[in-house]
Amino acid sequence: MATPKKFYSAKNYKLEDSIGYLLRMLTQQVSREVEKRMAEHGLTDAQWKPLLFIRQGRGETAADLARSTCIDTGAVTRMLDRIEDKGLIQRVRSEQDRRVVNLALTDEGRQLADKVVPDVLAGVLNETLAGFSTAEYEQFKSLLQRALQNIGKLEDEGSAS
Amino acid sequence: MATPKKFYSAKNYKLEDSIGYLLRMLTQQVSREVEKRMAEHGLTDAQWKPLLFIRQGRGETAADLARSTCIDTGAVTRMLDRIEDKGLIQRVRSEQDRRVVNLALTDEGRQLADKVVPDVLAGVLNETLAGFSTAEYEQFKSLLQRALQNIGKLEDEGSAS
DNA sequence: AGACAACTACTGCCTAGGCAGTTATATTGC
DNA sequence: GCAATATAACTGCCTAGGCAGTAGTTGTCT
Repeated sequence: MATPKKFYSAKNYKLEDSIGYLLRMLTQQVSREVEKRMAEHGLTDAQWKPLLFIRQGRGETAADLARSTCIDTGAVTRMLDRIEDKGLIQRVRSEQDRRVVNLALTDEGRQLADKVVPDVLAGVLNETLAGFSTAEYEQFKSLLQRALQNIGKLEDEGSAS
Repeated sequence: MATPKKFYSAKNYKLEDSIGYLLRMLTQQVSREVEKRMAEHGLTDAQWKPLLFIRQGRGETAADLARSTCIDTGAVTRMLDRIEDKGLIQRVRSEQDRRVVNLALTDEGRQLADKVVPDVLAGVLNETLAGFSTAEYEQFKSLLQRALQNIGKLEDEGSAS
């Protein structure tokens, strides 16, 4: 593969007009806005994730959830502790495989996952994309996906040594 | 201001094709790649930030740095503790204003800020943007900037109550 | 059957950021 | 000049994720 076009060089690297800077800032601001709105419902920005994933069947167990969300299994264990304390999930030891603990939403957890979480996320995203045409929206998605694919390939190469 | 076009609705919110999801994933992956490459030089993904900002005159003091990077002043204090322990910066109490502590890079810190950091960041970004045309690159930046402006306005409204 | 590998949940220990204070210093307003 | 206010750095206490290691359980291979 030929060396790709170089948008940045180490010599004159300026933070302000770097894609990385914009990307970080945007993610940070969106997170903060979500955090603020979730707080009214007793949730943090990080806690809606497990709820939604469990609800969608992509987090049957802790290990499953860790894989789905790309989060460390240790971090997942502690996150589940916190949202279990809040009464949003229940842990049930599996009978088939006594290593695994099956995750289930409580009524309150399911309500949050079904109503509050999608509402807040959709709201923040719509406001973030205010003034975007449908074409611009699609292109934005496409550019993000392509960048994600590029960085994903790096991961693969790194692990395949 | 009329209600903007709605790209998402709470009813049928799907994680996978959400801009928010893509944004988070991309930022996460880029961070991890940067983290991996910085590690060879004894730095973490978070630690290059203060070095670069101090070098560029946007972090003369801790408070200054906190404002520039949009990071909590408490977090900045502790971050400075860590990179001071590594011998990358020095803290010098100001004579003019005895509240403030002026920040200065050590030789090692300056070397990292001047060579290693820009090199790694430019490298990761170039590979992330592999295959992008100049037009696509510019549009990507423009879309990110517009989204950032939208979310910034929300912040302002929230605080001006 | 028994050794071994693989997997699950979990536990320390680390970095990292947010929020609510505290103390010392500087600025202001009267 | 002095009290009120603002600011700088810092400190607990919280959430949160990464890495390395542990105990218990399951599957595999001979």
